[in-house]
Amino acid sequence: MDKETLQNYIISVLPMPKEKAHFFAEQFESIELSKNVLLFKENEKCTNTFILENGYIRSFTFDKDGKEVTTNIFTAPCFVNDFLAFFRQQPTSENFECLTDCKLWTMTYEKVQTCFHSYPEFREFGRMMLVTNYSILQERMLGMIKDTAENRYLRLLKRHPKIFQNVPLKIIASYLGITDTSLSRIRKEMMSKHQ
Amino acid sequence: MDKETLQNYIISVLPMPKEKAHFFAEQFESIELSKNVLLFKENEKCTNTFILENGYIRSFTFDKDGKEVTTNIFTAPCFVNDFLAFFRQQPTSENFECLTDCKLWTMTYEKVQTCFHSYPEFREFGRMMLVTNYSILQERMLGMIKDTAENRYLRLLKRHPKIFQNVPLKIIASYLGITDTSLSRIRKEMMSKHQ
DNA sequence: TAGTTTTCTTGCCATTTGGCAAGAAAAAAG
DNA sequence: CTTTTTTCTTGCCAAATGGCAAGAAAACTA
Repeated sequence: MDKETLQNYIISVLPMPKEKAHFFAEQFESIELSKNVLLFKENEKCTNTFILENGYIRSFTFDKDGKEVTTNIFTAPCFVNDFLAFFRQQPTSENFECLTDCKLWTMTYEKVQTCFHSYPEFREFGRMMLVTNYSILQERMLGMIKDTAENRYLRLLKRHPKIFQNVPLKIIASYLGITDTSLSRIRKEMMSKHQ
Repeated sequence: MDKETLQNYIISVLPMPKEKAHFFAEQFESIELSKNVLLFKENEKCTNTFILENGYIRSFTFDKDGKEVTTNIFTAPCFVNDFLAFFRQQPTSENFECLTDCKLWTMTYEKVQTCFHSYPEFREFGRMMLVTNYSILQERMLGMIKDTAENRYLRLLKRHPKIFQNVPLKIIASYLGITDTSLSRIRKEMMSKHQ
């Protein structure tokens, strides 16, 4: 069970001595999940928090017509959680689903609380995650307002090209706020534009 | 200069002894702004954080076509800030504008930092504000996905009926993600439905 | 490899939403 | 109180987006 990657990830989020990071890494447990497995279901309490080491996960909910809408696509390494629901220990309103086989690190809510209490750096690490996720949400919101679907597509392609090799286009389309039909048309448009 | 209201507001956000709340309230400075004044401009650093005691404020940005889009409408009492920009001391990407004459309490970034450093309760108060704002953003996002414009309208009407007496419909429409034309049609529809 | 399922593209048409503009209503200014 | 400005409503038309369905392509299964 190699926690080197996890340790480095922790340091990348919040710079700290290796020993500290190593110690925190030790507090996580390993877990492997297969494609299509659900981490959380809507209306369930989130008992655990996760860090994704390998694979792709998405969160989704349902719109007014009962259609799935992808709210986030998680690319390793990153933390995966509904932070608000987790920290308040309230039911989440989104579903989290493995899009590929996944390797994760996990910690229970109780253990997180214990660590928060005992280690200021861990508290700071938690705050960092909160701010980062808040920031992602805000950027997404502003992107939806300020950008066309085409630009959102281009930005995602630039930032996370690997998603396009591992996640079906209909899920990406949904994440971009359009239908797979429209995304297909945008891609076609762009092909003809750029020769 | 009566800080009773501010003190009570602080307690409502984070329960604490009156003396503590009183002390924190003392750290804020009073400020009054007229209708149409801008608190922050896009791309400016946020040097201060604010608590709105009286009045209405909105935040807005511009969409792909250069049209204003209202991202939030603040109803007193509440804190008003781009928290991410403030805590990172980075330029904000939104504008904040008084929709009415406003009475606010304010504190500089430096003072906030000093208080964070010296008082755990103040730190907790700050964390509370962060979580609350994160939560508002998330709800707004999910609302945009899961609800029709009509439902968003009804919800706002129920939650903050006073906004409708103090803020022009075109701004409310923009906040709901539609044009004033569409909002007008929705209102007409509803009139005929509910006799 | 052959068969089955899922994903992706595309055409056709319906629906939704927005732009514009004109007039009514309300609010603000003088 | 009158004038001016802003806000709100409404009709007409254009543009964007989506639904549906069929076929092509790719991925998975046996």
